[in-house]
Amino acid sequence: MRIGELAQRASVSVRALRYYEEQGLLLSTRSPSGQRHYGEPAVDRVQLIQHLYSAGLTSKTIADLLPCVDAKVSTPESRARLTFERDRIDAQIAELTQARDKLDAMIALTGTPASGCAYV
Amino acid sequence: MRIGELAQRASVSVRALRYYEEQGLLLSTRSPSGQRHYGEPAVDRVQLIQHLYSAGLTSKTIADLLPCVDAKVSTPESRARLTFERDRIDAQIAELTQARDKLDAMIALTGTPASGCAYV
DNA sequence: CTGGGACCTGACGTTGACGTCAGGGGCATG
DNA sequence: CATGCCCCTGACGTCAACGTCAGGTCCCAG
Repeated sequence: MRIGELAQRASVSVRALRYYEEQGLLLSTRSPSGQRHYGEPAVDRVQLIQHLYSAGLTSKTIADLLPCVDAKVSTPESRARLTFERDRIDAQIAELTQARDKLDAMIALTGTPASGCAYV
Repeated sequence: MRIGELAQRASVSVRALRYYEEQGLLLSTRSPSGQRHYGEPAVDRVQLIQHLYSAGLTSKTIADLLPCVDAKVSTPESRARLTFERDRIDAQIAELTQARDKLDAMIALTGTPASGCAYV
């Protein structure tokens, strides 16, 4: 498929896909005229990339780790890195949970009619 | 206390505190020569601001919501906003949890060469 | 009174993941 | 062969939360 279709199917922009390729995260075969073509697995790969981005990994980190996943091999460094990122995400989840509780407290504080609520 | 001490006690940079004031998140009294002075509650307030930032709220959102918390008063809009942000954080936690599980799978896939390698 | 921290106000620099625009080609359809 | 849509490569713009630098002020100890 061409880049437009992949973009639609993976719910990302065409620009993002070109950026992923620029960062070494996504490969494409080129037609003689230079147009990018992708196979079916590209859809899943893009979604994996999106997941890792939304988990707060940078392009460089993803670029370092994806080849290990592709090759299904790991070095001590890549394992340490994966574990490090996993722990970072755990910490971030904890932080978000705490922030959510703070927000709940704010909602309770400002939102209960008993504690003085100004309806407009 | 002056800005340097507040920065230390709240574990943020001096620049960040000036930025918070610029964004309307943090007030200060000024000495005749223009230096900022803060009371004890400023420490907690800065930490609350930090929590909200780390939860992904923007300066503008925080600026909109903090006065409601200060006044312990809410409008239907502010409650909707608080609830919206709370739900957004919940979704983000779910996303992070999913990403963490993906990372765990990657660790399992690449990290145990002895066990069979499943295809993704 | 003199040195040296801590502080002040601009104002430009940084980083990451793209958005967007300019200028030009590819290709199927009428 | 023209038209309309998709594609290409640069390359500059964006946004947020600060970092950093320049040039000047404040204040306390010695």
